[in-house]
Amino acid sequence: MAAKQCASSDIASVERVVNRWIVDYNLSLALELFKKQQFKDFNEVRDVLSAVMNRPVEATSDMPLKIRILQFLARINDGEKLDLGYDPDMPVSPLESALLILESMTEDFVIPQQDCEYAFHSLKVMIVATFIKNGKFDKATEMLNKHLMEPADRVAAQKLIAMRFEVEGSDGADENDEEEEIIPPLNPQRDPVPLKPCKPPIIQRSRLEAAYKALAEDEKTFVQLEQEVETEIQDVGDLHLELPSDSETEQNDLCQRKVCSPMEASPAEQPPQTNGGPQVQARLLSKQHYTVARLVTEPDSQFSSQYSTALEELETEAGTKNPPKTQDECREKEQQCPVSDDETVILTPKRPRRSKKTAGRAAARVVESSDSEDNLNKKEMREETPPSHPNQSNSRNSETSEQGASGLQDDYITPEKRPVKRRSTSSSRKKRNSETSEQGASGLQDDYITPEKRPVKQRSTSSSGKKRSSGTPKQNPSALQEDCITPVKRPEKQPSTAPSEKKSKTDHNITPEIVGETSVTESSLESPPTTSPQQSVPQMSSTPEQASSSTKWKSLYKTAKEGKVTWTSDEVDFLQKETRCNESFRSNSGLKRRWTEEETQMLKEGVKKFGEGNWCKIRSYYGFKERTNVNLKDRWRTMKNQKLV
DNA sequence: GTTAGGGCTAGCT
DNA sequence: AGCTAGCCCTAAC
Repeated sequence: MAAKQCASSDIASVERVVNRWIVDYNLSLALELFKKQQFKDFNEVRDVLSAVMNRPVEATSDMPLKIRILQFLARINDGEKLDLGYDPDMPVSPLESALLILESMTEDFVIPQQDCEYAFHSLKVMIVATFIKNGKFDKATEMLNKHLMEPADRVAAQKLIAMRFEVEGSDGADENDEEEEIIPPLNPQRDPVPLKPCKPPIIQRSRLEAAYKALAEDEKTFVQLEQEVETEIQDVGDLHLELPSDSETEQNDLCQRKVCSPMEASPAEQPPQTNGGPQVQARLLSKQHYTVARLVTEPDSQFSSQYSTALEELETEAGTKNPPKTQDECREKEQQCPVSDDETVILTPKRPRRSKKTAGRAAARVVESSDSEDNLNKKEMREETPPSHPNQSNSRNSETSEQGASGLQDDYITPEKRPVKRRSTSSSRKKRNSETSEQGASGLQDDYITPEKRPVKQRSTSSSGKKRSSGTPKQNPSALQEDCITPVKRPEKQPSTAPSEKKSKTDHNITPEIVGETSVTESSLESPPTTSPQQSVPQMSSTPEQASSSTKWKSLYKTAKEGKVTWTSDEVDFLQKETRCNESFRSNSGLKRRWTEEETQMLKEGVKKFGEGNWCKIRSYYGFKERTNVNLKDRWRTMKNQKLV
């Protein structure tokens, strides 16, 4: 009898360990798939996790964070499906739910503040955008005021409105801007930031822009927000928010810009001749097909500074040659080519240039600090940081080798119990993390990862009955019950995985995705550095560090492109390091950066759009923050030499 | 301030 | 040694 019990105990132990492996693997896989934007696969892996975690799973210290991340991503993935609910008690949208999870993650785990802030803001913006997109303007307003309109924004908004008031008072007769005509005069003293504007879409748009300008100085995501807002508003037939047509004058754009941006109302504002901000943003957005999930995974969204800078700079010039596009145009671009032929600007005639060579330039070459732009180029590239750092949770949970991966109780997400920040609950969760040594990975209740269609309030599957009862020791650590992970309402179509895009993004820029796609296995990653000689790459350079890096990089990439490599750990590390450095290498005069395929593509598009020679515009429009105009010109020259163009 | 075009140089072949 | 990519420099605008 005792032997039987012992045997079953062994089986249970084995199962828990194996299940833990499976969960670990699938969690990693899910993250990877999400990163690769393979959302259909992501959902499938989520299903697998759901099934596995219904079984006993040995928990590890970092499992709570991993599961929390999966929950977070699942909600992001379902972010646009407002009819999905993760919490039967509180009808929050998936993105709101994600926000709550993010809050809890920041409380329970050590996550870099910068990442947190970025994720928070992106999420908040997307919440508002999603509500607007779905016509839930009241909700959008509520979210906007709740999440985005910080006191600073309100001040900025007040300035904006005050300025609008002045503009209307002084220049009102001259204005024929469509938007200005329909925006009712606002009394800045009475209602600087009206909660219930007479024309909600207009006010929301202003607020969005205000919030964007004030908060998201580096937010590319707001570009999408703008596009979605404008598209949606037009879709619902609100003519008031139509963008100015191509025939509208630059003065109209000027007026529009003057009154829309709170930052422009601030002392350190942009030059008054700015225009085209939202339109430019819309065009920027149209360059890629975004999904909510992409906003989280896109490298560009992580490395976020490009487009906002482009916006700031473009405001000075973009609208002159490129009047705002209509929504249809934007949609067309979004669907296909980011730059259509009809919007290509007629090339300006080249100025006649001298043909003589520069004389005495060597003597004139003085040791002079380059301009600020060049200095900027020499700044270290910011590292792309992952949304979270699972290992960082170890410090808090390290003592619980058998502890549950949980700490994610069903109540921690419900707004009733966490009205605003729910900081009070964090300690209890931490305590649970450390105390539930036998609890396993559970604690992730049904409504955490899996949304349900709102009308369906009760779980229909058996898993609802599988909720871990507190009375079952060694209870199933799974927090990811089957219906918890699997949405009740499955997405009918998954966002495009865009494999070609991934593929095209490789020439000079080996991304982590590529590393992941090229047979990087755990074993390879964990293998000792003594790799097989045939996999090593010959070092050909005489300069030990940089040159060898460059050589090795090229060799590795060439081999990788042929798809016949098994990466060794040092190679992977090397590639990751190279990626982090953005393919920089030292020159005698500073840091040189290889042009990535993405940059090259943008340059091509820019030349197509603005014409060769308009490097400043191209740079601004595409946010070549780390490239000077001359860099663009030189690259274009190189491309022409290569007959790439 | 921006652009064109020549020059320079590290790295590669 | 020759080639190339990326950057620098300067005149022209």
